[in-house]
Amino acid sequence: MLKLTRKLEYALIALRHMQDKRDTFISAKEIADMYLIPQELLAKTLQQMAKLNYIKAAQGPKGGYRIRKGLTEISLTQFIEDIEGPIGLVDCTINSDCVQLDNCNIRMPIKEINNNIRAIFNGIRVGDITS
Amino acid sequence: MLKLTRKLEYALIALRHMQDKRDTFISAKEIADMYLIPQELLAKTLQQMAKLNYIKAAQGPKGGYRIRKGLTEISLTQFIEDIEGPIGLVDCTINSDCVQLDNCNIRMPIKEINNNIRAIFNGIRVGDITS
DNA sequence: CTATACCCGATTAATATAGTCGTATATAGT
DNA sequence: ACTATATACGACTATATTAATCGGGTATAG
Repeated sequence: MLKLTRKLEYALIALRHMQDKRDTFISAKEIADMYLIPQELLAKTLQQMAKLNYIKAAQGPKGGYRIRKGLTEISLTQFIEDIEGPIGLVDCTINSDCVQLDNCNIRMPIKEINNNIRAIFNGIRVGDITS
Repeated sequence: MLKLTRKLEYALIALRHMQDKRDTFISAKEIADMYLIPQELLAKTLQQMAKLNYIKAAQGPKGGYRIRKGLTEISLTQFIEDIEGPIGLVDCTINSDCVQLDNCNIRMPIKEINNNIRAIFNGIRVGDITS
């Protein structure tokens, strides 16, 4: 409960690694081997980040991924939500298709806690983790 | 991701309800019916809370549960961890039996974020939600 | 004595996450 | 042009976690 997904972990680990070698393209395989991460899964995650313009991809031999400058300024909130969707302690703050919505007596307080959590993540930049 | 479990939601909903009627015993059935919660699951949760001394149980007809005074001063951290176990964004901060532990490059920053989240939950008392 | 309610372990169902596979495309090196 | 290496991507399967149910028990008010 209240855990980050592996995908997110892998993404951060990869970003940190790329940050250290920011001028060369690093292949998914290289990272997967180094950190004992399933290659295919990491590859998908990297592809997703490439789509999001977090990193730049290059195909072919000597290809791989390279971190984009400026990425490190992105907030963790945005990063997490780009990759995994909205952060919410409970579904009703996202969906509001809950049968007990009308009767529920704890929604507002939870919403506030959620805002506090978002505030924390807003205050942290990806660069704070990757460097 | 980063969601509370239903069990925890149900627990909070129930506590809030009991808080409003703190002098009478409320049955699991009554709460389950009112908030459209599966009765058996709620019952288990209430039993767990009774064991934890969060609430007092009474058997037999006219029985049920009654909130204990002072419960509302307990921090959300303690409440959540009593019911669901340790809060940790990643397993390595709890278990440390991860194969990639030695190579992992993001542990410390995540640990800090985790501390921030715990700090939020520490600053919130159960009573802030249930009243 | 019976209906109502808590107690509790075991089991099953549902969901979400994690991981794999197959196929296609791009490209550097030879 | 051919080959090896790499990304791109949808479909699929496996695993783990959470949610819910079931079947037995005990206590007690009326």
